[in-house]
Amino acid sequence: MAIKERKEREKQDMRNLIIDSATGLFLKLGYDKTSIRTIAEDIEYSPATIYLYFKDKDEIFYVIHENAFALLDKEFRKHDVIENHFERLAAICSTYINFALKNPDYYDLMFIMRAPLSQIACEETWTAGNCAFDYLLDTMSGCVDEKLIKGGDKFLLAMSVWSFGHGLVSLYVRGRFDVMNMPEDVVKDMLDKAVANFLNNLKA
Amino acid sequence: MAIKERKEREKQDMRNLIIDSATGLFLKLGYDKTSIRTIAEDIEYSPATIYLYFKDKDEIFYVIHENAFALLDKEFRKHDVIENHFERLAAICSTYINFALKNPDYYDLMFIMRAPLSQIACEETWTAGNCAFDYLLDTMSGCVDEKLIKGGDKFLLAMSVWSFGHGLVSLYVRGRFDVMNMPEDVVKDMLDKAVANFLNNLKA
DNA sequence: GTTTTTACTAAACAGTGTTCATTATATTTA
DNA sequence: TAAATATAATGAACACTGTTTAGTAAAAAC
Repeated sequence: MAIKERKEREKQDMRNLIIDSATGLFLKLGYDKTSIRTIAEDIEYSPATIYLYFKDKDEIFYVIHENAFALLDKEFRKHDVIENHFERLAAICSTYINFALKNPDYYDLMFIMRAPLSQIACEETWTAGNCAFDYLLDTMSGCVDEKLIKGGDKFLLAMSVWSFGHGLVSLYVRGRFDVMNMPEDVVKDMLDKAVANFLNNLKA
Repeated sequence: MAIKERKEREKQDMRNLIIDSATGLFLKLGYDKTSIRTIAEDIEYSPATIYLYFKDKDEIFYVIHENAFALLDKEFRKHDVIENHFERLAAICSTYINFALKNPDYYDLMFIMRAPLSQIACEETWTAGNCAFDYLLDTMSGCVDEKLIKGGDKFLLAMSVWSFGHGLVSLYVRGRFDVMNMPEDVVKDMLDKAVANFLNNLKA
């Protein structure tokens, strides 16, 4: 009976090996250049072997996508110590922006790319993403309850904050600002200023 | 000498033929399934011929991307008749959101995809995009001058409005809302409500 | 020790963007 | 008008991609 367990363990090890390799290649070379064949060569297995552990490329990137969300969520929860909910909201925003700027490839996978979506559709619930969003939602709930903020629909408010942050960084990450006549550092400065203004306008 | 002009005309006709075909296929089948070979088959030419008129696939989609911006810009300028700048700003936002929902593929190409960016980098200025953004900037300028709005940095304000709108529709278009426990129609409703709230909070 | 199951892979399929030598056509020159 | 030149178009290939399948080698079960 112990053999079955060992086999299960080996199967998981192989999955981890693939994910680790894929993650490394993805962060180094980007999504497009991280092909099944590149991963296979990296782990010194045949490309076909990968399909014994993952149903397709999307599933691999779904796992990476989940790990990235866990990372973001972890950074979010560090703000548990901030008791004032509005201040915590501001901290969450700041963390979100910085996460995107520091990990543009992860951010892409989490919020922009279509790749992991097909897999998300297969799962009953989008655990990873909901977890991080729930933290924003809880914080927003605190803001609303304590009347620190204008408006009473915490869902709408959370969606708005998320959208604003996402709009800023996704336009930035996908180069829609540098294509205009705005210098790099000015734009980066504006990200913070924009968020500060946005939150200030939200204040009750 | 007239032959040279006719040749030039024929060259332009061929370019238009390719762009028209590519645009139709793109709107019908999406970006990925619009391959050079698909376009070639559609216009009844060999795939290699396309490379006599466009340097690569990106250049084709850059032209489509430019046309899409001209379309959005045209819709924007319809609001010239609205004299109150804040009301015009609201109209621009509404038009932006509706454009994205009606033309998700165009929107993708304009604000999310990387495909046309390599070409944008080649051009001196991003004419198409700047034109539409300038209209927002001018309207915002009016709002600031007439003190209809909080804050004085029109550039920061325009960037904020754009980012907020983009955040909402890009999360929507790329399926980041329907992946959560939010029903489709509720989300669509929230888009309008969110913009309304956002603009309201901006009011002086 | 034989049979069965599992793990793996070479090779192929169908597709992609792109390049290049070659052919067919049109224009210019003698 | 006939030969020479310039232009336009293409078939075939290159180097990739994700994915499937038939076949082989090793491990486990009997």
